[in-house]
Amino acid sequence: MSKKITIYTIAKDLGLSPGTVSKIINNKGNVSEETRKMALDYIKKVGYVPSSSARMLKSKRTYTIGIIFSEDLNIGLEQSFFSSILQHFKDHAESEGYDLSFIVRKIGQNEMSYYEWCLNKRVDGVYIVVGDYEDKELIELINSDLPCVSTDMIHENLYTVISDNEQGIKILLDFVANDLKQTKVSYISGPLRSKAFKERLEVFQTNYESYGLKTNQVIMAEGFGFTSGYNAAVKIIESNDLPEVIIASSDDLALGVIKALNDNNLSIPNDIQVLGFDDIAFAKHFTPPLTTIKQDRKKLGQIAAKKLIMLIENNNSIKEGIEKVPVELIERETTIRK
Amino acid sequence: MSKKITIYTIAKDLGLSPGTVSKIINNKGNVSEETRKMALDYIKKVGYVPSSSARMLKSKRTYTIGIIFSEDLNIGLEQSFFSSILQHFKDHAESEGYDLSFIVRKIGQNEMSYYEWCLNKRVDGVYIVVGDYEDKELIELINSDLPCVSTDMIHENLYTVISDNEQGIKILLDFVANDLKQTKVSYISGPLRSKAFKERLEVFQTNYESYGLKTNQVIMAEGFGFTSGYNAAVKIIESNDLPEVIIASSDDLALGVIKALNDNNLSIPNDIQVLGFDDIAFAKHFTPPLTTIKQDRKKLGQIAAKKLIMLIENNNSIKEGIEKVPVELIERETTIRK
DNA sequence: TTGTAAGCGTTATCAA
DNA sequence: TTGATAACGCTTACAA
Repeated sequence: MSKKITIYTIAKDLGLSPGTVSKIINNKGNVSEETRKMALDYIKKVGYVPSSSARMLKSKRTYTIGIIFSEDLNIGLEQSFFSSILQHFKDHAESEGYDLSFIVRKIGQNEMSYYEWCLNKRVDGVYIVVGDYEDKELIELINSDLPCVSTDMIHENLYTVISDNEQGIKILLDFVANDLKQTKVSYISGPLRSKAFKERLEVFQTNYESYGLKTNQVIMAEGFGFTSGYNAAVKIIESNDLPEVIIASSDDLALGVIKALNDNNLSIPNDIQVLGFDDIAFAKHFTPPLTTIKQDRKKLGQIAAKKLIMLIENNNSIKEGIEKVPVELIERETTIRK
Repeated sequence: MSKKITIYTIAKDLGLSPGTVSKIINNKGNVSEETRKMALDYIKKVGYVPSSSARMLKSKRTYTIGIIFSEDLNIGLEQSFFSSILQHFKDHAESEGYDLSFIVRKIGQNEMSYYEWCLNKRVDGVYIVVGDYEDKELIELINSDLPCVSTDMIHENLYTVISDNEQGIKILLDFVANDLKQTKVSYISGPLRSKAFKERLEVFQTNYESYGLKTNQVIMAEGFGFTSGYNAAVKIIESNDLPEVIIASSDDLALGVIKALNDNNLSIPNDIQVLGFDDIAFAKHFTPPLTTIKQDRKKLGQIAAKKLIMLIENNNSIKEGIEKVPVELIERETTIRK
């Protein structure tokens, strides 16, 4: 259509110099209010937008955030819990003018490490949605000078925004003891290489007694998903020592548990009550709908984005820390108050 | 750490000129095998990677694909079916050295149209995962000179890769007639502003009779999700004219149907049999597990990526067309052969 | 086969 | 307050 608009053409049209136009666009330096306003109006009128590549080349800022969504953990975009956090992160980051780009280990034909990729793409910061502690390259990246946040990993030199797992487990414990008025509980934990599962398990183990509860089993699920929950529940059933309540440390697990119980003609919540953690989308659609701890995914994503952008824009702010986001109990039909 | 590596420093180190180094990196022009090999080795050794911004600025190619994931349809990353296709698209695109970037309507403070965004970011092509036909801006984008593919929308000037809905519905019809040996079926359709739902409905309506089936109801669900399916099923139940089989035009809908039937003490598959379409992750975990048509999401994503990259790299290839990907029946427990 | 040099559209430093 | 001008790191004619 119309030919290319650059700060040059704008400068010419307005009788200014490119430098001045640049200052105006970036709200920098001293420009008279009058000139600034006129230029801004004109820019808006012609629909000019700065070339990001030129800007990037010159200023070393890309307004791009690199995303790591560890596929080694076999958690892709399909995993709805983290996808959802990412979605909220994206919403916030974009509203601040940042662009997201998935970090991979290759560009064109070249294999490279995460850090090299970031260097090459000149991302301004990195968001590690879920990360694998075993991944040396990831650790290299975290220890680099790039600002990093995560909604999963905890590590020095990394800012972490996570749900308050301690609060969540305690709410569950309190609910079981004081509302359900049950005492015999089994706990199914996801793999401990996930920090969240580790934390939840620890809180459970150090606190259940103080709520007057007894554990008859703590089972380690073999994986993160539905099937692992199913298998763990089968183990419990086969033990012939049924608990009154099963706490699963994630909804994926809990839904598998429900299915296993159903398949074995155990009635929920009459024979056994089930509690989950996360409040994934399907939790409320299952039969029966799952009582669980709701993580505030929106807040998780938003805070992570806000924090990362702060880290990027004020280099002075501390790079390390943990922010805990409150959780809440969602009571549905896998439990029954007494 | 080490200072910046550019083609200049490489050229100096190797006693070559920057131009030659550039040619080597891009496999262009005439360079002696010897020189090329030496330079390539050196480049690998020092871990040099070209600055994408400089390259973009000069060559007008960004190796970036813009993604539209229409949020007006209220389908975000959370919707697992499309997320999954996107994931496969991403895998393929990345293996070809392309980067994905979500298209939004604003950069920094500036609001802009999709097309302006693409112009600004200089994306090489656009992948419309799901699109809204009502969206004028989207149509503007499709009609532009940018290569576009979609796994949902059908439009001239757009290449579409979709599942073979006709085949899918016919498989269902055949299965109901010849394996289930039932005749009385109700059909629940999702909103027709989605092309896929429209197509499925049409195939159903023009073909069921030739399979010897009778429809007692065709219900339009009010939305895309679980709850819409639930409500549609409730309507069927309240009609007091129960079909033998319910075909839902998506799994989300079908799962809602199952839930409604369960809640009303109708036994599946004994009282009513249920069929879905998509094979979403939860379909197999539901009680009972859903018989459905599996869409080959991997292929869908891959082919879309492959096609878009072809469109980008050979401008001569035609920009328009529809590629249908075969589907298959996944028989589970919401149906029973007779 | 290799080198030279002119841009690409910005930003930033000075000078005016 | 504004205007020149030199980078930024690369590609690409064109010259050697």
